[in-house]
Amino acid sequence: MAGEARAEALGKAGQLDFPRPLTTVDVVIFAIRDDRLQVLLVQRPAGEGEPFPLSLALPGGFVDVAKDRDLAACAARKLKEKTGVISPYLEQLGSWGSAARDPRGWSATHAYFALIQADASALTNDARWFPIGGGRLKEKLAFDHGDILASAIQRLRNKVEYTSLPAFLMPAEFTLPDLQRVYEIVLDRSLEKSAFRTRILSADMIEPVAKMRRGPNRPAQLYRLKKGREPVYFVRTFNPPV
Amino acid sequence: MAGEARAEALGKAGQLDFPRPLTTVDVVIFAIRDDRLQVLLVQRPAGEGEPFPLSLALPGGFVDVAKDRDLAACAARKLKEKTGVISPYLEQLGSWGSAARDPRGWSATHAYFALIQADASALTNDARWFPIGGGRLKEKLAFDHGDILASAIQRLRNKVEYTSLPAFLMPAEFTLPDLQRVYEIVLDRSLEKSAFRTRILSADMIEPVAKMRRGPNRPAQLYRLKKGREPVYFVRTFNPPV
DNA sequence: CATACTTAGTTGTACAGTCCAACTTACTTA
DNA sequence: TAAGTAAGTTGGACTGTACAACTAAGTATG
Repeated sequence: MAGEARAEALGKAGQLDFPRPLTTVDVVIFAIRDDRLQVLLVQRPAGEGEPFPLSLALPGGFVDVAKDRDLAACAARKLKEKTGVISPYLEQLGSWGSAARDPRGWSATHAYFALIQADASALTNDARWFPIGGGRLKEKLAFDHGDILASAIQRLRNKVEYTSLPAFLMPAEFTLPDLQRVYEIVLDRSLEKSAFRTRILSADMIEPVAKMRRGPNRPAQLYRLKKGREPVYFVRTFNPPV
Repeated sequence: MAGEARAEALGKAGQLDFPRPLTTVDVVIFAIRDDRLQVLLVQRPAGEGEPFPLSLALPGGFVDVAKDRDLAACAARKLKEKTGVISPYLEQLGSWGSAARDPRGWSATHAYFALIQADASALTNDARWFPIGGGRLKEKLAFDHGDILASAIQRLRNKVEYTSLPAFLMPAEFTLPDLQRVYEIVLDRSLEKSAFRTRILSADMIEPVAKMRRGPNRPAQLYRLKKGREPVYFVRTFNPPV
């Protein structure tokens, strides 16, 4: 209990002048670009006393007790600052705190993950997209951001098995094969076409628009997300790979 | 990014002397007692300057940067202090942070939830079990602990639909109807017997012991958890109620 | 202008697992 | 011995996926 811990730490009731951990918020921002799942990273500054100078890191930083009403607002602010995106899918991922993760002292970060549509964003100069998977990215990140990123990918993959989360990675209008492709990119395995269609269409989450996508072959029906953008939860996962 | 936010807050590079939020850890501890899901709560102290004096609250308190290597260790310490239990199921639930949740200032708590077996615990004097559901508990809790508790219950119910989490609430040996009853208590609805048995037995998570539970009627096979106590994830939820 | 090619979308059969309900089994108690 | 109760099994209806073959609608090619 708070009172007790304070007494433990200090032996002085009614005061709060014991050491406090640093408090930060970091955001794992995903988008689909070039048919791959990509994550937005920034380069750390090189100033004196800066930990991990010039390393890649997740966008984030200290909570500003004057500016940020709460953690979600802080995460949304960081997302907006880096991408210009205002209202995407933003979910809390977890928190990481220890004595060792930041050389400046005991620190705890509150991690969020966001799904945005890459084309709808206007990046700041210091931010760049990096594809997931090929790049041996994990080891290159500052702090424990490699762990956080790995955790975000795992959470995303996991939820994609039984939710409509990929819909938030799509442009305003898309076809069912487009959507299936995004599922397959995130899951890194192919899905069965007819079962996929049955599932998505019976979930009542998208509606056809009066247009077709035309290409070098048979045109495809375009859809858009229905209003009320909460993700849909299915009662089954896609059957796992053999 | 950290360096930037610091500059924002301070305009003074290489220093960390801007205001830091309070950092706490709280633990939602669940157990089955008297055929009900119950949660462990403590009473807040009455000292001067104490917020929410004598209110009920989740066990928890400030991170002790000298004692706690990381957040999970801090949560495990609080769990141990209140219950004597050392190695239960302990999962991070999320974090809650805002300017308003604690009258002493901007604060963020890292919430964990634990599943333990009630009989295996030795409570401290200030801690008591409270049943979930009937008690209009939410409004009585200090801080935003009502929200945190509600969130923990939701997460637990949700996961029980497709995982073996209730196994961690069971004593060392139990019967399949015992386990089914715990699922039903948590989910607050009845499950179908044969489907339940098929699912649990084919999950390869429990093994029979060479004993039967005897009672006033047909004896039941006793089981225990298999080694390697990770929870099992099913590919389907129990079918939701009509 | 027919034919091949490609992708969109449908159909049908097999299969897995739940739901529902009836059934058998094994024990205690009257 | 019969009644009662909970453990555990069985079988048919139903839902949704897997797999595979099919039809549909367009472009490109000769």
